[in-house]
Amino acid sequence: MDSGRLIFDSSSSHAGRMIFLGDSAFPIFRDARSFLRFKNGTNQPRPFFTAPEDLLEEEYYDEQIPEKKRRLTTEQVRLLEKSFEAENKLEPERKSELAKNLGLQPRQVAVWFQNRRARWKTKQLETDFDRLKASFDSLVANRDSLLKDNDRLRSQVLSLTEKVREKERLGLAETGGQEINLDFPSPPTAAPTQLLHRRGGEDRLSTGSGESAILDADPRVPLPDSNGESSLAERLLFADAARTGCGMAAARGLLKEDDGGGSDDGCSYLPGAGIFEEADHVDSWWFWN
DNA sequence: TTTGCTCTATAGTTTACCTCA
DNA sequence: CTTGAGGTAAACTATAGAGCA
Repeated sequence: MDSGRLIFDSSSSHAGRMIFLGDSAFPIFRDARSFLRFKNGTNQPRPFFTAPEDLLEEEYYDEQIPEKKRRLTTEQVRLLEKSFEAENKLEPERKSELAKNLGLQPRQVAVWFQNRRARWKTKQLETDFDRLKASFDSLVANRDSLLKDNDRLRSQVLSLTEKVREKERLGLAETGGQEINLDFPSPPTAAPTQLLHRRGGEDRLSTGSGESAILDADPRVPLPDSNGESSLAERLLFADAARTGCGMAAARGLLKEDDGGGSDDGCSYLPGAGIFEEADHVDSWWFWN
């Protein structure tokens, strides 16, 4: 800032800093008051609020410095705060009234309210941010918990599927193809309806026990043949294929021995790679619906 | 309906002052 | 004691919208 012949820099102090213009050197002052202190050789900090006995000196400063910024007194601020609390917008009448009561210019009152609203808004934003962050953190924790639950249930499904296949192999060998009664445990925590996809209220494929979360899930899965020839494992695979929308052809192939090419939608139907190993797909459909 | 004026709002910036290391 | 950095309040600028003649 260049004020006439004087150079001010509010971020600086006069001591030790000079600006060189041609052959002349000029000190840089932080503000006008720094200059006056420098000029008078009294580089002492001045108290912010002036005592009455210092008034003459204060008037001297007022004369020397046309524009000055004065902090509002605590009483002025208290009354302004009180008024702001009642209403943060300022009608012309109230502005004049306040200015008169506080010994301020109406413009000062208006500016104070403008700045006060800005401060209030900043504070409000901070508060809102904290609240939203707490809410977000809570949701993340909840999501993590659900993911863990899903992982555990998924492992359980894999294990049960293996058991089904094993028992089926043994059972078919011993019973000559008759369906055997499997002992499915109840799902440990989450209700099946939360984890499985249902359409309509009616279960069209059921183990009869009503306890199988896996088989009671999807109405698109066809009922077994009347003679009960479709095995439990096949029905499991079919049910999953129907849910994922992936591998229906393969599942049908498994049941009906048709072409079974496994060419739809890039899904893998390799015998050794079960439907459950389509991890991403399964996660996004089976476990999240 | 359009235009110009006034007032007030917000957002962003500058200035002056204070505190503290 | 002095200095500089950083924080904050007061004041300013630019811009936009509402109300009114």
